[in-house]
Amino acid sequence: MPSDQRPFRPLTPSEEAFVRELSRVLLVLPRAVDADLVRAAGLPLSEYTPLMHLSEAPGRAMRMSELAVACNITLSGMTRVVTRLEKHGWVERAKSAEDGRGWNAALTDAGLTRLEQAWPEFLASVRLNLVDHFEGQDLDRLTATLRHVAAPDHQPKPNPAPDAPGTGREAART
Amino acid sequence: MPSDQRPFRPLTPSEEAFVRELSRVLLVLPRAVDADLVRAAGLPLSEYTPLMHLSEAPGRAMRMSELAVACNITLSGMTRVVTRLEKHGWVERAKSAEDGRGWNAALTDAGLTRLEQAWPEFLASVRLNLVDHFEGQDLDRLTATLRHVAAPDHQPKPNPAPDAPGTGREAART
DNA sequence: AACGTGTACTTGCCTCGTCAAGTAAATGCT
DNA sequence: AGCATTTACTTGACGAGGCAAGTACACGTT
Repeated sequence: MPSDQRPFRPLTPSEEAFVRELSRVLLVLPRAVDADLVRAAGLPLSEYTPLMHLSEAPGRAMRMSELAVACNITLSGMTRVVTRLEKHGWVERAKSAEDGRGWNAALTDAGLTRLEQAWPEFLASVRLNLVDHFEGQDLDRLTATLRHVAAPDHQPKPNPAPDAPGTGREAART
Repeated sequence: MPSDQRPFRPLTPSEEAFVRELSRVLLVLPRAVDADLVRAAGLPLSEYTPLMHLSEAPGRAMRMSELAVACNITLSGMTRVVTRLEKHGWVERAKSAEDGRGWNAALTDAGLTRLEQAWPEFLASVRLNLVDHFEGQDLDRLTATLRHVAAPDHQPKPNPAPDAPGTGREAART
């Protein structure tokens, strides 16, 4: 599988600058918003997000797997987050009625209150750190573009390490 | 400190969609690129990035703290990454000549070779997952905007949790 | 020269989230 | 019906990286 066969265009300077700047945002923005949220509302972003999705769901409840997809983390990750939320009393687990394997995570009143407390702080942080800088730009177009970024069907090659010697991460898994 | 005092504008639908889509990209894009890089070149993104910066530095060497800033992680995080890289033989540590407290991380020949192997794969992944979707858009303008996002001086409020009960993360630190 | 203060890095501890394996329930095949 | 396969979720083991505390050196003051 000759990997030189594909069209090989190095990044232009503009593209390169864009990639580097976005990399920074990728790392720094979540930390900034999380820090704001923790400081001002005592709620980390990793917990705010599922509460938010639950509050919007019909019956304020969602299946674990739906919630995981909505929050873009794995199901196993969501198990742990919900365990935390349950411990706080903000969420309750209930066996799904129509599928005995499934569980619903349901937002409690306490959870909703907590979310409503945190919401203005979240909003302020997102405005300050992100949204307000895009004043006057075509957000809809940008959003449409972002929808294609790292889209779920862009990794159609399950071949394991063609030319790489076993020096990488997988070697540590012996 | 009345937090209701600041201008309270909820997000418009466009803004909201943008925030959600970007949140997804924030989580998914690094995982996608990392997975590509690991699969195709056996090198995680967290190691590729410092190698890249080192290769561009004069003398192929940088101070630990410079490197940490360049990679947007903490100095302590960089200590661990460089330890890994040193174990692979791709980087060497050398005491700084002009400052006895400082250390230089220097890219070895093996490290450079590894980086050059991985570079086309990185490039391909970044194109496929990100850059090529922005065809025809004003990348320079976007980059300029991104530079303001989560900028280092947007957190001018070191007041600890005004109205939040100690239910949050900090309470676990007793 | 001696000492306090600041800086560069490392280390211990912790949290988060992933993967792989395990469990339990649903579904399909015969 | 009985059994293999798939699906939904949980759990164990682990890696990554953050914060706070520790160490070692530099620097300014006296």
